[in-house]
Amino acid sequence: MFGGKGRTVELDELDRRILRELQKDARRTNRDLAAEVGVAPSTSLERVRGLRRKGVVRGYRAEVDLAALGRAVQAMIAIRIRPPSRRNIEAFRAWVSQLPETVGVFVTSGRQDFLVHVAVPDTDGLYAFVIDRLTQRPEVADVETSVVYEHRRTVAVEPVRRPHPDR
Amino acid sequence: MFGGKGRTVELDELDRRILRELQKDARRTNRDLAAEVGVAPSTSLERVRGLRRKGVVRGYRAEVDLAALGRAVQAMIAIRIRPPSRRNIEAFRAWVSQLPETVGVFVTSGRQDFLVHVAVPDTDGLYAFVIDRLTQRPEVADVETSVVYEHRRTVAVEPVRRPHPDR
DNA sequence: TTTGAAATTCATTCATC
DNA sequence: GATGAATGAATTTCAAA
Repeated sequence: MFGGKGRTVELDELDRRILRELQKDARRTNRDLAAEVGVAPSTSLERVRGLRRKGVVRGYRAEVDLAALGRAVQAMIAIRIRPPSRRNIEAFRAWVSQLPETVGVFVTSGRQDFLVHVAVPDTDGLYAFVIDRLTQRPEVADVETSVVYEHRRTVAVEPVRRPHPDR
Repeated sequence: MFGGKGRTVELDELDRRILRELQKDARRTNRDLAAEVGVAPSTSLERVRGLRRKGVVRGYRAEVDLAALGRAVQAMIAIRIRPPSRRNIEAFRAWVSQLPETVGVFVTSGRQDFLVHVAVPDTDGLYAFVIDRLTQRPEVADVETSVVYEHRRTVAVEPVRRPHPDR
């Protein structure tokens, strides 16, 4: 497998520290990063490239403030698709993913088939999304809206702790 | 308000294009960015700083592949807190946010009080999270687990379109 | 793999527009 | 506000260990 979505990648302590720093601030200079983790800049550069090549790091993204973009109201919308055929699921996913209100899409098991995370200017915008946009789709059988009061993402996801590193 | 979580920030076309690029790749060189959007490097540098200063850009993060970190199984766990007092909500939020399995937390209205996004090695890890960890907390009244088959985040969130930009 | 030093590219400042 | 030229920093390469 080549850098795509693959299996678990073994990371040593240096990789893990670098990964932690890049999740906190992806734009730290390589010099700073090297100083922080205690290696030469050329070494940290090589490790960062390795993390990217192995697919551990998928990319570097600016995190935006949704309220600053005029999207102060967030919601998670649980959606049930009937029938939940591959055709219907894939069509809905493609459609909902590219709506401007959508900021994230979870395809799930359970009560709903989708959890759609949206960000809109106000509650009117939310209501309009639900009753104007979603109801356009015949495969949408049920919708349940939860307003998101707060959303926090984990700053730095850690690799799972292995009891005995192989070798 | 100073850069914190504030009101909508007015952005012109140049800001919007820069914001789009930084969401796609936060580590493009300023020179590249400037060339892409058609201005001098000193200009794009000034704009990028402005976006940061105004709080539109909250930071720059490396996006990791959860499966590569040994966390191939994701779930969204809907949790109901009883009684849903401020004390209980805040205590639970603080506790769940710092668990290693947690990658995101939504505080919501609706059927549940929390949607907790977790990433674990396998279904055993998921089951253990639910029956060992969550049930430790007396305020957790109900739990409903949805396995996440797929999670896609919107690449670049756009500012809401204003009909008539104020001057 | 890691390193330090050389070579190259980039960020940043600031006088000018 | 935007620009470009000058300067100071950083990235990147690579031969050596």
